[in-house]
Amino acid sequence: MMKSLAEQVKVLATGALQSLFPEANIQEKDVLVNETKPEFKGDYTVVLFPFVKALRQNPVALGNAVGAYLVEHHELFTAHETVSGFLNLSVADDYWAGFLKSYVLTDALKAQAAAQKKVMVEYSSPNTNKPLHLGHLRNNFLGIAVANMLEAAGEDVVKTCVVNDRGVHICKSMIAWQLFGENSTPEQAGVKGDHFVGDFYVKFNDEHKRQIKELMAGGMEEKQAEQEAPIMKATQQMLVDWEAGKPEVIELWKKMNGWVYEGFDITYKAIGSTFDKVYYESNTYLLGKDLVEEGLAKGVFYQKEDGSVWIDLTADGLDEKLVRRKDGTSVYITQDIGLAVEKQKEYGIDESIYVVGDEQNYHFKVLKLICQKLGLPAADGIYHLSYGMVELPTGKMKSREGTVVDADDLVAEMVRLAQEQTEASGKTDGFEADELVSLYEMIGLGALKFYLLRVEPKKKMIFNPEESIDLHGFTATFIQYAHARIRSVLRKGEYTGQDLNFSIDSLQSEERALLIHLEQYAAVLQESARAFNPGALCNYSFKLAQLFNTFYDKCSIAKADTEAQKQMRMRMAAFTADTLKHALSLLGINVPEKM
RNA sequence: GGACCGGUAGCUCAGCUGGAUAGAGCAUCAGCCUUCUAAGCUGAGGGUCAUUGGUUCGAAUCCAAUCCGGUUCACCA
Repeated sequence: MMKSLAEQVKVLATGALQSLFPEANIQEKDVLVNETKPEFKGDYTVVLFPFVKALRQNPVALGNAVGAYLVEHHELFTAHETVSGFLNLSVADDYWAGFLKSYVLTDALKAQAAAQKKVMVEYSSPNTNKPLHLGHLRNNFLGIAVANMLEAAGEDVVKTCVVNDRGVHICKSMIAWQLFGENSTPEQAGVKGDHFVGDFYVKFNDEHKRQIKELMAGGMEEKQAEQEAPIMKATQQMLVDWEAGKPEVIELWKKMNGWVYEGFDITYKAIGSTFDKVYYESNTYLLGKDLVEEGLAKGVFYQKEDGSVWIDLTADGLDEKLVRRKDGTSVYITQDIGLAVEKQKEYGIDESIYVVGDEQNYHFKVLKLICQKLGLPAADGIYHLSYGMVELPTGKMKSREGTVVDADDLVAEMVRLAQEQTEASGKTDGFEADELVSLYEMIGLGALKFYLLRVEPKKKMIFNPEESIDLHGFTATFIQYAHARIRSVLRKGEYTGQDLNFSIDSLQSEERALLIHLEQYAAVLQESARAFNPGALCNYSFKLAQLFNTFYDKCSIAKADTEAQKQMRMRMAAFTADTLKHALSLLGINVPEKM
């Protein structure tokens, strides 16, 4: 099995320490290896401070001894230099020659891959009463990226989506359509289905508010007015009718949800969300009832005098939690437990990742605990990938104040701005019309995805429209541009990937820096996937593009000193392009051949 | 009040299980296109890493306390 270079250095350094100090019992885990800081000579650094005391050695003397041993015994190293307790090692050019000649991206990924597990990633999970907004975009992009990364890291991934298609909020838009819809359809209105339905949800709230005001003017308390408003009463009745399966209600429900799905399909297609399995809450909301009985039998749950069923989680630092109402109906958490079991039954998953906002941290803590206490299979594999809210520079998005950023609008706007900026830069020559369309999509959508993915998931983030449309600096565009430039150079250089007739005499510092970073890709990907953190991949990709740009500026490929050097540089460039393309594809971002 | 999360440059963010003089991008300023795509490159300024104490050879990172901001603790989903 091929190890990353850093791993190899670690293994060899440990071996050297063990050989020199057999009595000290030094283990690999005790040895820290870092990339050498640019201001020092060397590629990788072994930190020796931890051993200085135990070995009773002067740090510099220790470094020199270990360094000399490594250079003498291993061809991998050509030089060493110790600065205080840091042993800086230089990696042999031969290593890089071998790397360039034999490196295969997919093999490197395979070599790093962990034992395959079956992992389900649940994300997106919309309500069918309103269209997707900016917050959903962060969710979708995270879900797509994490699923891709896990798959690339060797896991067997199932992507799923749980659609909240029932409940009182769905009935609200249905009632509003009955009252104000005049039998209209999205087609007639010329509005996308999900927006069409969402508009009626808004209408419900407007009318509800109006009726409350009216009732309060008649002397009623606000709380009571909310319940007593005729439109709310009708909604409650509709929910009862829905649960009873009343045909005309079911028919209306199906019709309106159908409109929403048509709308969602368009959005999902645009942003690249796909699912292997979709669960509908209308099918799953009754799940988990039998588990309540099971929990009672096992003594995990207990019943109060009124018949309601609870679990006591105070010993785990949480509260008492209701799992079944006194009237026998189940609550939110119950169906989630049921669905967790259902997923496990259907797919035999080892891990279940839930991409859900951090306002549900408590809920998922409870869910996992209950599943564990019930002894359900794969309960330990439940993981809540919690992400922070997306806020605007002006503060939180509030539907009441109309500051919610609509997903469709935003995507369209980003693509439009990509077009505007591309045209302004005068780089549209030599493109077919349809090529330009896909280029604008790549740039606009890529910028948006990168912008939302570059922040660590658990942190809340600020969406600054001004900044998000900037196509310079730490952006997907920067990386796409680097990729396009490389492809262009390779086309001109007629790179085939076949000419391996080069050796490496001396590498420029820019070449070494690029190679070192390139080599780290598989390890970075593995670590990012393990941490469910696409942001780490954003950082890596940007750094790689940055290193390439410097290399590109300092080391001409077309005007290389020799043909061999030209071939070598083209190969480095090609690996860079492949790696950038691969990394961005995991983030759900495409790269152009030219731009 | 309890639990959890965040607080790093003017702004947005990196900083892995503690390691060298804390890094990017944006913004500001100064350079670089008769030479492979300038959506690029080079350089400059900009920091009491919220505060205080502790652990140690070494702390932005670990521990404790405090201050600020957020989320949550529904017989809602």
